[in-house]
Amino acid sequence: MSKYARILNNIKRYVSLTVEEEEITSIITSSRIKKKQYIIQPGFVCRNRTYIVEGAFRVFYLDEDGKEHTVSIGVEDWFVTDFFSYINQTPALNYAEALEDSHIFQMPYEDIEPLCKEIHALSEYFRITTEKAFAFSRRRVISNISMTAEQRYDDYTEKYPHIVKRVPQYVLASYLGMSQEFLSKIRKRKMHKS
Amino acid sequence: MSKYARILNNIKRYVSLTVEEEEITSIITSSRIKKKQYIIQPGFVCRNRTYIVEGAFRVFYLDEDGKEHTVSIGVEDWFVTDFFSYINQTPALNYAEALEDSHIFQMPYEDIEPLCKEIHALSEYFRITTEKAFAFSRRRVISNISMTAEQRYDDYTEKYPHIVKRVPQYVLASYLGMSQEFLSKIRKRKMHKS
DNA sequence: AGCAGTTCAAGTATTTTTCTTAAACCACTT
DNA sequence: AAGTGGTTTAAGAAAAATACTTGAACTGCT
Repeated sequence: MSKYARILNNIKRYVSLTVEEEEITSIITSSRIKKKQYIIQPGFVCRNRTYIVEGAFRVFYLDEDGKEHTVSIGVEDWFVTDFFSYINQTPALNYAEALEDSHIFQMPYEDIEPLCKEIHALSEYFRITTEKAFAFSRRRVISNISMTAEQRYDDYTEKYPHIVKRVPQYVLASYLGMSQEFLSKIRKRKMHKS
Repeated sequence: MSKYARILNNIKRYVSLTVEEEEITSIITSSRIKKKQYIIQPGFVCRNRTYIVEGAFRVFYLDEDGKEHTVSIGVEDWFVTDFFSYINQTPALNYAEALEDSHIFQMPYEDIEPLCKEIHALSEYFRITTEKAFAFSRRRVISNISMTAEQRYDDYTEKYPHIVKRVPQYVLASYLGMSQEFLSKIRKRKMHKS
């Protein structure tokens, strides 16, 4: 079984692969990232699509006041990317930080592009997964403007209980768009009710 | 007073500068690095000479057994570089890790080279500081082969007491070429004697 | 045999990170 | 004017991670 079985299986959930496997794996590099390390930093171009084999990451930006806003959280079998930086190959504005010791696969932009031209299935894979991610982020925007903090928390907890359990509370708060303290209060309220 | 006063003053300890100051500072970028972050990683080219304005770094490599060997430790007014990678502009084999939250100035290889051709004083500065660093590393090699672990510890403690106080013991042990446990025992022995 | 040193494993101490709580405050609704 | 939904600041507690110590068993050398 290939070292890259995990990502190949993921690809095969969306498209079917035959002889292309080797071509695809030839552009992948595998690495291990320790908790707290950044794989993307403001000022540097995001050169890779990064697939999480094991572990968890978040993408966040630091506003002028030094406050962190978590843009996305990803665990196994998700991609972490600063999409704007990646697509335009311009310097990133965000950080991508490992929330746990993690194992990742990376594929560089300059290799993916020609390969997608060549391999239809690969192109399809990225199209579909990107569309999903985009749709997801759209819904998040909506939920942010139309719901109260508590509703956002409930909503997210219901849909992603495993993620809620896994990430530090301040990360979750900055993802859900509220202060850490307020999230702490929401949780306390719930405990007393139940 | 310039934002870059600290490095300019350091340069002026070795050579005299007149009008060149601005040209030099124009290639410097300033950044803040949090404890535990790497500024150099295996596989990536070390593009910069990094001057420590405030904080501390170490350079280490990870052997096949996963053991860390600290190659150098630097504090304020020292440079941290993977020299082999920097000079040849080839991928590094070492990590450079912040041991504290730090403030650094960086000058890229591709800017330094032409500037050294142009500004004699700058060339002199790098020549002298590099020679010092080289001589230092030579002596270290000698001390490593000719002294016992305890002698190396005594020697280093005498010369750099401020560094000994500042870095974690396991870093010092991996720098002095002994196990952490053994260093702990050496220290214990000393305590009882004195 | 004995010294200089290592590895492994378990336990403790210390530091850092994360979470909680309270108080004072702001902006909207009602 | 008062209640709701939220923020900020600051201090303290709890939890987790890191760093250090210790002992035992072992290696290689003289």
